[in-house]
Amino acid sequence: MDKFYTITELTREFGVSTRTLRFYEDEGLIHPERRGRTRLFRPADRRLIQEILRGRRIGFTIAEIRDIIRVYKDPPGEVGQLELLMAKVSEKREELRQKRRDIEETLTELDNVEEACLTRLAEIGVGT
Amino acid sequence: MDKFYTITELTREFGVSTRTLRFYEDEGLIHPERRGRTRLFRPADRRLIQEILRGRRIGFTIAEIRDIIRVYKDPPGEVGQLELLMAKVSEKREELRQKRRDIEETLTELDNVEEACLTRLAEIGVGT
DNA sequence: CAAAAAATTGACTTATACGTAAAAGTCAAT
DNA sequence: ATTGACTTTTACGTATAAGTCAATTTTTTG
Repeated sequence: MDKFYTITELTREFGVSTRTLRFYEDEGLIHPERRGRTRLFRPADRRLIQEILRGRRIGFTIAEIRDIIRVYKDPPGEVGQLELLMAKVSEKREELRQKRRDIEETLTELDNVEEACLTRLAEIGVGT
Repeated sequence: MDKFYTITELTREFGVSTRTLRFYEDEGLIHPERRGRTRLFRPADRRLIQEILRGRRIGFTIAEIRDIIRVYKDPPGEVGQLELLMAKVSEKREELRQKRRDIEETLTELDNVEEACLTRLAEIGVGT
């Protein structure tokens, strides 16, 4: 085994550019190995990229994504740091719940838009 | 009645700056009345702002928000336009559903982070 | 009605998250 | 040894969505 991915394999899989993945490396989110100067992405890197993109889709900034990743690799040792982190987590959770509500409401609204379109289409159809 | 709001009332209510609301006007999202040069926001404007901010929270661009708003004011009259719009609506709906899944997963992940923090705190507490 | 407070405009600046171009380097296959 | 596909670095560019600042009105209040 010891499977690895090239950068373009991953860009194709995830629909992002090479620039994006290199940018994530510059930002310290991923640390692919090197063979010479070429990046080798391991499955672990791949999973990390999935997480990063998920965070991106819901609107987290790079800094926020970095924070979340850091917790997994290296959970803080100081009580103060831990408490700070937990406060941040609570805050993020509230934010996400708000976002979920926003999405529910907007989905309903999209249903209305669609219905309005259908009604309009029917009107036009009848008129001709 | 005929209630209206000043710009600062609304900035306070929604936690945005006056510049932001003026920016939304420049972008054609809202059209508050004027008394002289001063903007008068009607309840309808207020509701519109709520919608705009909701769209913003879930990551819609100004252009997308403008599109959605336009549908309500002035639903397209041509069949082609209507079909295009419905395609867009479907696309947005899929996007929002993906986002909702992302949020669910991230909420679960935040639970894990929190638990890890509590475990770590307990360890530290026991050790001292 | 004068002073203070609030609102307006325009120009400029900022942060985020990449895009793009240039100029080489890498590597497998022919 | 060359081709072609891919990858690298560096550096500057760009779009979005406002924020900041300064100079003026405008409105409100004592």
